[in-house]
This record gives sequence, C-alpha cells and structure tokens, in this order.
Amino acid sequence: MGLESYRRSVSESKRASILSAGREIFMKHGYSRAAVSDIARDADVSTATLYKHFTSKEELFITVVREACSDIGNEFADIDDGASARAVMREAARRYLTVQFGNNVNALLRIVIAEVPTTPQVAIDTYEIIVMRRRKQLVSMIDRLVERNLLKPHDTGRGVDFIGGMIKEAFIWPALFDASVTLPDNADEIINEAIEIYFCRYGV
Amino acid sequence: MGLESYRRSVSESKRASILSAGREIFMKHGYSRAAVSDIARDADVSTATLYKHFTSKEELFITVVREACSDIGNEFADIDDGASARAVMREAARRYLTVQFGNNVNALLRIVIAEVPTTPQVAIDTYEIIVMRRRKQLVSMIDRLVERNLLKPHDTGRGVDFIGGMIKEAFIWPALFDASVTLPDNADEIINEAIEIYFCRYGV
Amino acid sequence: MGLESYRRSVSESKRASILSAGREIFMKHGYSRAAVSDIARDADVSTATLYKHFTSKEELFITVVREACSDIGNEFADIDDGASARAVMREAARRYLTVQFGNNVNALLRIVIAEVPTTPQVAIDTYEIIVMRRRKQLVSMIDRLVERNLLKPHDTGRGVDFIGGMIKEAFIWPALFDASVTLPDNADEIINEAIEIYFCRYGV
Amino acid sequence: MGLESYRRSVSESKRASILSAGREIFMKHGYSRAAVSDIARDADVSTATLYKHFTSKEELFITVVREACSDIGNEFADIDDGASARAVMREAARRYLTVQFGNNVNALLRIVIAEVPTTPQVAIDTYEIIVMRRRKQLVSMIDRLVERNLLKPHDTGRGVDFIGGMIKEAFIWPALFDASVTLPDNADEIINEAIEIYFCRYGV
DNA sequence: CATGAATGAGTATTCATTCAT
DNA sequence: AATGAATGAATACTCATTCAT
Repeated sequence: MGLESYRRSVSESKRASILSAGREIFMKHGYSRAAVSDIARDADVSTATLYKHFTSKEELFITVVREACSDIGNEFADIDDGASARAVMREAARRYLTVQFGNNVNALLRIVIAEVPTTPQVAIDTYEIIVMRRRKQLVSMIDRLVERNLLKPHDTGRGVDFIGGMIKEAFIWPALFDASVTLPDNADEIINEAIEIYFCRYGV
Repeated sequence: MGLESYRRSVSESKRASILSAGREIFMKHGYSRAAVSDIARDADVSTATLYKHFTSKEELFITVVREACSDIGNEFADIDDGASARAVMREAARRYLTVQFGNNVNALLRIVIAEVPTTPQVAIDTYEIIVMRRRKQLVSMIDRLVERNLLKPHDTGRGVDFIGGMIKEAFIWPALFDASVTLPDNADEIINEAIEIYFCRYGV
Repeated sequence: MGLESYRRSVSESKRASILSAGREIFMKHGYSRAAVSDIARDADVSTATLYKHFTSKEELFITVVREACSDIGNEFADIDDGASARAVMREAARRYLTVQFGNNVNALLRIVIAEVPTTPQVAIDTYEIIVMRRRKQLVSMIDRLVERNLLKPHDTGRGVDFIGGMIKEAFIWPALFDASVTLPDNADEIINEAIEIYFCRYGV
Repeated sequence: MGLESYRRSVSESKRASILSAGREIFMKHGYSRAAVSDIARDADVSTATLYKHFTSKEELFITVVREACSDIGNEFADIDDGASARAVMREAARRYLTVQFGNNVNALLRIVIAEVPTTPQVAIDTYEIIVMRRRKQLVSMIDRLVERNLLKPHDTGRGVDFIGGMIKEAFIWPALFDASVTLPDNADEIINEAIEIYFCRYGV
C-alpha cells in the first residue's frame, strides 16, 4: 500500500514535471518546432516515460493547454459585488489582464491558433475556456449589476462581448503579434474610457 | 526583345502560380507543416524553379502574406463620405468584414501569429498592415465625420480601436479559433448596436 | 547494470560498424561524393542512428581519419636498437611503408588533402599525426644511432626529412596520384640507396 | 571571312574567360563544391554557352588543369649550363619552387588528388606533367653535369627522384596540407644542404 | 516500471545539365 | 550562336514514436 502510493506520487511528480517542461518548450518554440525529446530531457525523464504518460505529442500539448487554462474564469470569483458598478467592472478588467499577461496566456493562444488547421478541436476547446467560460462569469456579474439597478436591463451577453472587445483590441491583440508587448502604462485610462462608453449606453 | 518579354511573361506566370499554390498550402497546413515540394507540385513547377523565384520557404511565405494583404487598407477608399455618419460607419464595418472573410485573411493571420516565436518581424510587419494601415484610413474617415459636426470632437484613434474591438470580438476572434466560422446572419444587427454604443458616447 | 553494459556493447558495435562502413565509403568516393545514407546502409543502421553517434558527416569523417591514424607513429616502437645503423634505418623504412600501404593511409590522405579548402583544420591535424608524430619517433631513433657513434652528430630532424623525402618521392607520391600503385619490387634497392646517400653525408 | 574570324575570336575569348573563372573557382572551393553556374557567372557567359565549350564540368576541370600545367617543365629551359654543378642545381631547385608556389600549383594538385577515386585518369595525366615531364628535363640537366665530369656517372633518373624528394618533403608536402604555407625564409639553406648530400654521394 | 537506443518517413535546399526561344 | 529559365535527382539532417532489456 505504502509502496503503491509512493509509486503513484513519483509518477505524479514526473507527470507534473513533464507538463511543466512541455509548457516551457511549447511556449518558447511553438508546437511544430518543439521537440518531444527536449521536453523529456528538461523534465528529467526518458522519452519512453513521457509516452507512458501521454500517448502523443498532441495529447501532451492539449494537456498543457488545459492545465494552463485551468485557473481561467475563476479570476472574477471574489470580486466585491457590493461595490459601485464602475468599480466592479474596472476590477474585472484588471484581473482579466493580470491573468492574461501574468500567466503568459497569450503565448499559449498563439500556439493554439497556429494548430487550428491540424488539430481544430484543441482551438475550439480552448476558445470555450478562454472566452466562453470567462464570458459566463462576466455575464452573471453584469446581470447582478442590472439586478441592483445600477445598469439598465439589456442583452448582457452581447454587452460583455462589446466591452471585452474594446479591452482586447487595446491590449491582447497587439500582444498576440509581438511577444515583447506588455501592459501599457495608460491601461487604466483606456479601461475607464471603455467603461464610460458602456455606461453611456447601458448605465441607468 | 520578343524573347526577353516572352521569358518574363512565362516567369511571371510561374511566379504567380507558385504564390497561389503557396497561399493555398500554407492556409491549409500552416507554415511548419506546409511542404515546399507540395507547393511546387501544385504550382506545376520543380522545387528548383521555386527556389529560383524565392530563396527560401520563409521568403515565399512572407511574399504570400504580403500579396494577400496588398488590398488591405484600400477597401475604405470610395465610401460615400457625404452620407450619414451611421451609414458611413456601417459601410466601413461591412467592407472590413468582407475583405477579412472574403480573402480568408484570418487563415493567414493564424499562421503569422504562429510564427511569432521564430520569425517575429513577419508578425510585426503583418500587424502593421492588417491593423495599423486600416486604422489610419478609418481614423481619417471618422475625423471627417467630426469635421462635418456629425460626431463630437474626441480621440478618434482610440475611438476606432474601441469600435474595431467590438466588431472583432464578435466576428474575427471566433474565426481565429475555428476555421469553419463564417459571418453570422445577424452581423448587421451587431454592427448596428456597436455603432449605437459609439454614438451614445461620441454622437452630437 | 547488465542492461547498461549490454546497451553499451551494442552501441559500441554499431559505432564500430559505422566507422568501418564510413572508412570504406569515404575511401571509395572521397568526402563530397560519399553519401551519409550509403554509409548508414552499409553499416546496417538508420541514418538517425548514425547521427546519434556522430553529429555530422564532417565529424564522422574526422573520426574515421583519427581511427585510421591511431596506429601511426607506433610502428617504430620495437625496432631492435642494438642492430647496425643501416639495419635500423632499413627496418624503419620498411615499417613505414608497410603501414602506409597496408592500412591504405594514402587513400585517406587524398581525401584529407581534398578538404583543405573547406575544413583546413582536419588536414593540419592529420599532417601532425601522419608526418610530425612519425618524425618525432624517427628523430629519436636516429639520435640513438648518433649516441652509439654510428652516425656523425648532425641536425637529425632535418636528416629525417631528407631521407623521408627520398622514400616518399619514390613510393608515396606516385601512390597519391594513382590508387592502383603498390609497393614496387625493387623497393629495397631504392631504400638501400637512399640510406647509402645518407651515410655518405652523415655516417662515421 | 572577317565575320567568321571575328566570331572565332569572340568565342576564343569566352573560352578563355571560362577557363580563367573555372581555375579561380576550382582553386577556391575544390571540384565538388565548385558550382558550374558560379563559373559561368564569373566568366560573364550563360551556362549554356559554357556547355557549348565544355561538354561537362569534368571536361572543364581537366582543361583547366591542363592549361595550368602547360608551362610546367619549361622553367628549366634557359638555365646557364656552363655554370658550376652546385649553381646549376640550386637554380633548378629555385625555379621549381617559384613555379610551384607562384602559380599556386599546389592548390591544383590538391583537387587533382581529391578526384583520384572518381576520375583517376586526370590525376595520372597530371602526375605525368607535374612530375615526369619535369623529371625528364632535370635528368638531362644532370646528365650534362655528368658529361662535364662535374658529377660521377650514376643513375641520374633515380638521382633526380632523390634530390626532388628532399626538396618536396621540405616545401611541397607541408603546403599540400595547409593552404597558408609559403616558402620559408631558410629555403636556400635547406636546398644547399640537399645539394651537398647529393654531392657527397655523386660528386667527383 | 523505466530506459535510451533505434528507426522510417520526412524536409529544405542544391546543382549539373538541357531546351525552347 | 547565345541565352537563362527549368528541372530531376540527390543529400544532409530531424523527429515523433517504438521496443528490447
């Protein structure tokens, strides 16, 4: 029993180090140019062991992406929903960007997008997590603002798309094309203006 | 002389067919998985001929991207700038999306983004064309609406980013992750609402 | 442990067969026309395995040359240094030629010389082994003859060059230009005359 | 007639410039790595024209070698044969080395040697010119010294081989393995000592 | 369970030679 | 006669995956 659990924990730790090495290598070189043998080396396991844990490079990649995305969507969980509407939305935007840039999600997005022609499902799944899961959280957040009569009743799903689009255009889109792009200094200013636009239309 | 011009025309036509085949293959398989030999075969030339025209796979790819982008930015040229502000903006949005989906620019964007880690300059250049060149056209378009007193004076550059972001979020972003995505039926509806939001804030 | 040593022995044997096949192919076709894939085939390994053992064609070639030269310089070790001066020198000349023709060193020299413009260091290194290492042995051999008062004191380094040159001119030089040249029947006669010349000048 | 001779002269000049370019490129890169198209470019002709003059790369190479060797053997023609034996031999050695190093014959020799496995006849022919033709001249030169009773009667052919070997060992052999080797400063000293050795044995 | 050696199926690129004009 | 575009065959090297121990 003890032996078995020891083995399992060793195995788990190997799996984790493979995933970590995989994440690093995939981010650095993209999918095609990432070499499985490099990942195995960096994870201090043999390629055979790697293949015991993941049946193919593709599966490894998918798992890396999933793990990397696992936190996404929870970043809005504990936002103070008693605050002013503007404060709630500002906080949401900040957390969104913090996760996106802090976890280097952009680098992963790039690779996922790159693999659309060859493994379309990965990209679709990732979109589901990266965009739709967050969207759901944000929609219910906005819905609560409507309930509190801080916003007019409106199509809040579409509303989230609109304000999300404004934020993405300013911060994510440039970062997608240039790995060296970081959050600009005037981020708050842009966020605030986007929120004002939103309130112009949907504020009470 | 006749010989020379004959040769040039043959050569031009080969070059064109290489570019066309390259475009197709790159779009279908992405950069890394596209085989130069496949491109040559589809273009009905030998690989050696291909290499006479383009010194490397990378150069071929860059040229494909450039040609595909050559029209971009001109799509707004002849918009009737005497029309109503809403009409002008609606027309611009439509043309933007028509070019984007009609020329399958999204597929190229995917590949360009994929190559950010290995050939960053290509992505940066492409961003310049795809985003900045259009942005400039759109900004001067909006500026004219301001001049005509149809919009309040405002930071029109940032304005273009905002409305562009709203449009992209709804149409381009999903298409980036899923090659089968097309323009939805309710496109006009979304476009109109985005424009209304814009007018709420910046309309007279 | 058993596994490891088994693996090592398999690996060693593959390495050896690659070197042997490489030597044969290089000798038959020269460096440029030797195909790595042919070497792999003859060695009964895949090209990938070959590249596990040697990182490039060049490295394989260098190793082939080194192995082929590994004996060189030792051929004079156990010459009876109590014999007459003429006998000692005759024996040295014979052994020199035996190694040179027996191991087909001439064929390797050809290839090394061929690669002077592209990989100069290989040739310089090989010269060091083929010429200088032997020279050192021979010089100390002659020095002992001087010590024994069988030869007058003289610049023995230059002396070795002179007698070596006479031998090479007669046997090696023609073999360098014609792969079918072998040791002629009257070799001894020529060797003896060269030695006589030497004694005329440097004998007591 | 005038037209025809004009054409012939143009053709001759093209041929000459191909040979000259070929010589340069072959010397710089060796045979295998020399590109026919580069030679054509440097000679300012099309590849097709090149192939009108020479049916193959090999034939071009052979011709280059032949032309480069055409002067060889004549360098001893006008040596003052009334001078002292030592002076005659010293002068011959000097001229030999001047031609060898001045015309960069060593570089050509390298390539010829390199091609022994693939085109053996070229090397054999070249050996005939480089070694045997000169040998004949030198033998008759030595014979005259014997006639003049400045040297004892002896096998002058073998004698030339011996003294030639001593010279080659000191100067040519190192240059063969290292393109940067030039004639050393103490060349005369070595030449003189070789000649002394010769006189020890064959002088009157 | 873990290994690392082995592989087969690719891939980009080059070059001597030919051929239509 | 001269051209230069075109080619087919070749070649060094890579990598995801498997398998004997």
